Amino acid sequence: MLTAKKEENITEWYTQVIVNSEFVDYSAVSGMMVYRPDSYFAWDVIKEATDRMFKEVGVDDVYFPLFIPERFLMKESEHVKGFSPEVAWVTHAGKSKLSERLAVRPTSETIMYDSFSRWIRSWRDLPIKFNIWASVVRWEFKHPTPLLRSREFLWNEGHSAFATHEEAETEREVILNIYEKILHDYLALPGIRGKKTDTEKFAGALASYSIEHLMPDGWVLQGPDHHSDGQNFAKAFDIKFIDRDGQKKYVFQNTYAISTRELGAMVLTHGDNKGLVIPPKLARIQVVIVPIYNDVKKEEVMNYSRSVYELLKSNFRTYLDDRDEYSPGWKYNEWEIKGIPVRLEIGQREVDSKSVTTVRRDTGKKEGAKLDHLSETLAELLVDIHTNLYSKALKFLESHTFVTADYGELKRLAGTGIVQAPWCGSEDCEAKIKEETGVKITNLPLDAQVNFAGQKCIYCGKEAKHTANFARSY
RNA sequence: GGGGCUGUGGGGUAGCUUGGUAUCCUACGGGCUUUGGGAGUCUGUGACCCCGGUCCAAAUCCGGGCAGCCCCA
Repeated sequence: MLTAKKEENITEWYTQVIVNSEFVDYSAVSGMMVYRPDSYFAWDVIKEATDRMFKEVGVDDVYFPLFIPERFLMKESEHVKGFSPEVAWVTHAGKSKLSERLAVRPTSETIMYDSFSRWIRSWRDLPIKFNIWASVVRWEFKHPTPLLRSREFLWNEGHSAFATHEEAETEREVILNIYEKILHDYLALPGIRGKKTDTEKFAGALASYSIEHLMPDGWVLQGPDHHSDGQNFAKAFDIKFIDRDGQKKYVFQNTYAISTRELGAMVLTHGDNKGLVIPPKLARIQVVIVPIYNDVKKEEVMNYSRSVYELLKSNFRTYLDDRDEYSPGWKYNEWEIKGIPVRLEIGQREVDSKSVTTVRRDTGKKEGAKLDHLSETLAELLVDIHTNLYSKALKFLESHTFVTADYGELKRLAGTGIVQAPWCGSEDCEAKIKEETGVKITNLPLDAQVNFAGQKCIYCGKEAKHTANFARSY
């Protein structure tokens, strides 16, 4: 049972919905959470689909150690600065102290690049396109929230090395396209692609690009990202190759990631006051059958329900809820809080008419469906649910994206959505705006509604170089 | 980073001011009964966040710790 309303108190609603639906749970370790079957299944689908697309573009999976020697982490100064406050350290093995502290990886650049420096010798070794599926630990001191800000989370870490800057730059589009496809096709989430500002970019990168999600409370959540690391790490880890011209050169590197945070975005975006709404492709159970019977008619209804289950089970992830101890109404509520996309109600009426009653989770709409082409009906229904979830989310994003060049207007709109405004590019203006309004630049959108370049910065009035997206950020 | 609030069976709570047998709902086990939107009934299991202090006596008062939540930056 949910007591909080999504539109009234979204943080309380979020906690209730993820825990009461048995999607995830808190654990005994502060800030660290448990993925229960439904959430892990959803992540697994995302992971498999992403991995397949990575492989299509020539990315190979590898695995590197969980622990990173302290001296590696210290090699790239910006990187150290960015991560050191949040690093968890292993200092002992049993009772004996280790000769060197080992970091629990907050990200794997340093341990991977130490290997890269030995593996890369000539231009023939390039490009290298590796990926690791792993968990990382960042000891957040800000309020941890399951899925959205956990001290351990699961992600992919793509790491590539190229001979030239130009070649490295072409990867960004490829990877962000893959991420966008995953968001669209699996999570039913729209996003805004853009470049991060220097203050917001990845520690050690030259440039970061991200896909940002707008949540129903008007705050923005950062999604997948791609970083151009240039030669910063190559220089710190001495990753050189002999080029065609015989010269020794440093490689150009990129990194990119999508994480379990997306599941948090999915919950916040699609969920309602009845519970989770899981997009069909991510649902561990896509179709649940609830038989409705009384003592006299039980066998007939159950037999019919079983035959429907047999009919569907090879095409859909189907579950027959034959628990005798719960009433149908109780079951409806249970499957609704868990966000199962489609429920089939089967009672005497359905048996008599050789049909089922379908109930879709996203709209609650009930319809009759004949048995002869039930699989086709359900396949269409699942696609329709997915499409509906995406278009609702897109509509929200579009109706909460504002354009203004007026600072008073920005202040007034702060926290209600995304505000596109002209920005001169100075960190000072960026910081002042954040201080005065609470919104920061989530990214510089690649397809802004209005191109403000050449106009006046919304804060200082000097010439604007960019159109920036301002929003409250998770 | 700053301020505030709260920790009681699995979940939600009453009790705390004024120290003395811990309340109710829900969930869970068993029985009967019921089944088209969270049924009913009988019965059972199960809790005072941790450490220390005050006291004849601490869920209650005091100190510290840990955890969760809210607001501000």
